[in-house]
Amino acid sequence: MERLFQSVRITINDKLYVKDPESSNLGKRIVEESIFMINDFGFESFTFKKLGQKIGSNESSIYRYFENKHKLLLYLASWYWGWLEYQLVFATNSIPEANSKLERAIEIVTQATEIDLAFTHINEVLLNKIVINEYSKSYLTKEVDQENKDGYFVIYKRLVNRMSLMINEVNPDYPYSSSLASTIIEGALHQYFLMDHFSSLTSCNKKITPTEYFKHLTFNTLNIKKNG
Amino acid sequence: MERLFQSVRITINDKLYVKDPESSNLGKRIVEESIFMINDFGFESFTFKKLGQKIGSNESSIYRYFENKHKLLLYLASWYWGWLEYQLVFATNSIPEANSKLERAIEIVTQATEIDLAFTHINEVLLNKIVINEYSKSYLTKEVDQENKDGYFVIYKRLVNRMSLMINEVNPDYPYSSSLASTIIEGALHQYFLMDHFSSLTSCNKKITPTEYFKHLTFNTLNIKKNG
DNA sequence: CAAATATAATAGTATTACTATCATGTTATA
DNA sequence: TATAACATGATAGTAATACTATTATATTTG
Repeated sequence: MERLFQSVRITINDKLYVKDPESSNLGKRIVEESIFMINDFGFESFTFKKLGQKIGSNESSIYRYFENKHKLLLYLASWYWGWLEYQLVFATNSIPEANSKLERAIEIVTQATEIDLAFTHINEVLLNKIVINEYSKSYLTKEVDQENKDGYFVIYKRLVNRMSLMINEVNPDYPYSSSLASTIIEGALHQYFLMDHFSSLTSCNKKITPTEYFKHLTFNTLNIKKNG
Repeated sequence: MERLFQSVRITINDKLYVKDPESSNLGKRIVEESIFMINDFGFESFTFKKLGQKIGSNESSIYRYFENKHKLLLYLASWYWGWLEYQLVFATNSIPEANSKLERAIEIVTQATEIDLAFTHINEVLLNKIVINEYSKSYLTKEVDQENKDGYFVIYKRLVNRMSLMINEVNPDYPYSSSLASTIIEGALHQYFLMDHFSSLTSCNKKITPTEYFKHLTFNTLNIKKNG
């Protein structure tokens, strides 16, 4: 990513943390190392105690940044979706034509993630893997309605809505734009998961990308002839 | 469901249980009550100890049927997918024409679940809710590859493959049949979840069903004109 | 230099997810 | 009907988890 973005910060609901992890070195290391650890061992095996040991800090110090690991996961996911949203807006903003705009948007949300050098303490490629493997767990809970009210999912919802609006621009008569938008975003995560673990359940592989599949799906559903 | 099915049994990988819960009264009550409890309190809060208390049995007795609650979830999910598969095969078997067959198949896997009186100790409606809210957690684990090798997901995979084959029959040139099949099945669960908790992210509601959305999506993607 | 603040160290608690052992009840069969 | 085999129940115990609380020690700031 370009130098321009240097000063961009992803703004996250401040109820998701006790103390802003961006405000100190320790906070950044908590975020940085938690991404590695959740990737390596999975969210279930990940604990604040182990994280403390790895970063040479104390369990109790981590609790001063995040109430619990569930909120840390929500924080990481919000960061990821905020980062994606930024890329989406930046990449599509200057495209006036609705079809091309939507096409670019589908690319952004379904493409394999690349490292963004603007955020040194966050590995976006690993964060994408966390989102693929763990994001569902953040909302498949009994507390989801309260947490939704508290705004823990606003960025994700905004992203889906942006996609939905672009779908509407392409075909204002299409009656399922919200469902199609959520299908693309959630479905892309799922297709990547299947590529890794259930290859017989997906048509995607090294040659056929989820992007290609979702572009075809979208533009055919909207009855638009594309050759992409 | 009809009397014919009385003798039908859903066959589940015997590695998923220590002792077949269908083989005793206690076993059936474990399955029956676990469905209620997981629904009421969510999978995270559900424990064998609490289940034991509820059914007037002992924690240690439950462990003689299931190694742990993860395997119980896999058992319940397998049962659900096996039950759906049975309905799918039964409902589509006699339809010779490919389009109508696929249409019926989409209805089966995306419709709201109804009670099946053939299985008295299993509440299919609640089980469907469990699958919507908890199924992802059964495969979003670090052990997924080993468990896949051990055949814990065979029924689910078979179901997706059946859908995929029906898609192929409708349009042999369509190159993404497996992805579309997995998108429909997983996507339907997701749309139902969104209807309950994130209504702004779905176009489905009391009037527009997930079935309608997925039929439209599928037949337009396959370039088949339908009015359904 | 004192006060405020951040971090570390240690201890403690309730709960979870089991395992192990032994007792009791039930059923099958000789 | 006696006895073995098996199913279930009761109790205890363990290591780990997910915290909370308290106190000590750095570090920063005014």
